[in-house]
Amino acid sequence: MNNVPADDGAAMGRGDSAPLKLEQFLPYRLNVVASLVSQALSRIYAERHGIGVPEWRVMVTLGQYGMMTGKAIGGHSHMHKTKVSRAVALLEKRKLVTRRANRSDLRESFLALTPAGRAMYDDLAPIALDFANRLSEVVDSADRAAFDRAVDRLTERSAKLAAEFAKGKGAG
Amino acid sequence: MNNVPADDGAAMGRGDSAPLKLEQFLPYRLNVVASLVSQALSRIYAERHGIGVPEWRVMVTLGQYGMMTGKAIGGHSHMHKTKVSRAVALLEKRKLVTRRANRSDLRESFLALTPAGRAMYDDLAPIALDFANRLSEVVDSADRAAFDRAVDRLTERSAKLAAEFAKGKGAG
DNA sequence: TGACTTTAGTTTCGTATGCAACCACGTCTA
DNA sequence: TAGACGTGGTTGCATACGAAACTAAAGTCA
Repeated sequence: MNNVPADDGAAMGRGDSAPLKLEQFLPYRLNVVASLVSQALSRIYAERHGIGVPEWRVMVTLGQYGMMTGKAIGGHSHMHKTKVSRAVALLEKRKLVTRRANRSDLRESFLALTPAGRAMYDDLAPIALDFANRLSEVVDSADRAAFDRAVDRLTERSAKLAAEFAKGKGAG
Repeated sequence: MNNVPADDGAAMGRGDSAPLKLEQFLPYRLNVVASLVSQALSRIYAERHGIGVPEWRVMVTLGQYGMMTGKAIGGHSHMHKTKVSRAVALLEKRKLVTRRANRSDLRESFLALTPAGRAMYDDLAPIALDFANRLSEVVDSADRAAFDRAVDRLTERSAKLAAEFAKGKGAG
């Protein structure tokens, strides 16, 4: 299960003089911490309820907003529409989510948690919050606000960068 | 290309009263920022040299350490051994990396950048550093140290959590 | 009204991924 | 020296992913 061995230090040669050190490189560090956190958390809901990250995000989004379209879920949870589509399809099959047609726009439909889905959400939400809190605890309380700000700024900026490239196809 | 539309706010109902708000949930936020940053950066080296994240990490690791085994690369770059194996195979095919047998342990071999690989590394490294610096600039300089500390703590802690589950298979 | 365009959502298809099995080699112990 | 066990690395397999094509339904404009 993503079983990455610890660095046994078997590298030879320099590494101190190199200007680009992977372990200090921001994009890399972000990826590592995000994937470790995600892995630890997702194991919880995978074990308890057999769902994955996309399904989890749909559940949380619906738990938070009560009812919304697939498009809105995607926008809110930062997921590609195909991911949303498949996650919703799975949750529907498990009777955790229902689909209700929007009679004034038949392209979309309103999605919401079923009672079973709500029960699952009510089981998971506190556990997830607790997980996040325990995690945050390791960050010095004096650092937390700064950390939050930093994540927000980085998200903003990187979203802009990613979008620019997407539009200009690299020539912008 | 991971074309996630912006949130158009088409959700209906509450969301303010819910105790678990996705957009404030740490694991989610980390995933979003990490994937945006990774996306923005990887587009650079994908366009310039047609490689992906795993190949990039192998290149950087070898660029930094000069020569190491696949196992060491995996440990250092936090990649699964199959990912390393495939990335190295691809880089070898492109003559960016060479493999030299370890005569005292024939299971492993020493990997290193070829001159072409080194040239590519020398092209990419400054660009990547510049990218990371520009990114970091948006973080208030007073917040940077705190942010760095926080990422380190979170990495530490989540690595422990992920490892615990992996060992105890959830029953620990 | 009837073409043209846009949009929500699904499906298809090629690729990436990670686990498990495997292979070749090493190590440890008898 | 032989067998058991461990390790670095590759491969087979099933799954997850996203881009692009597609479907059906709106919107737009003449």
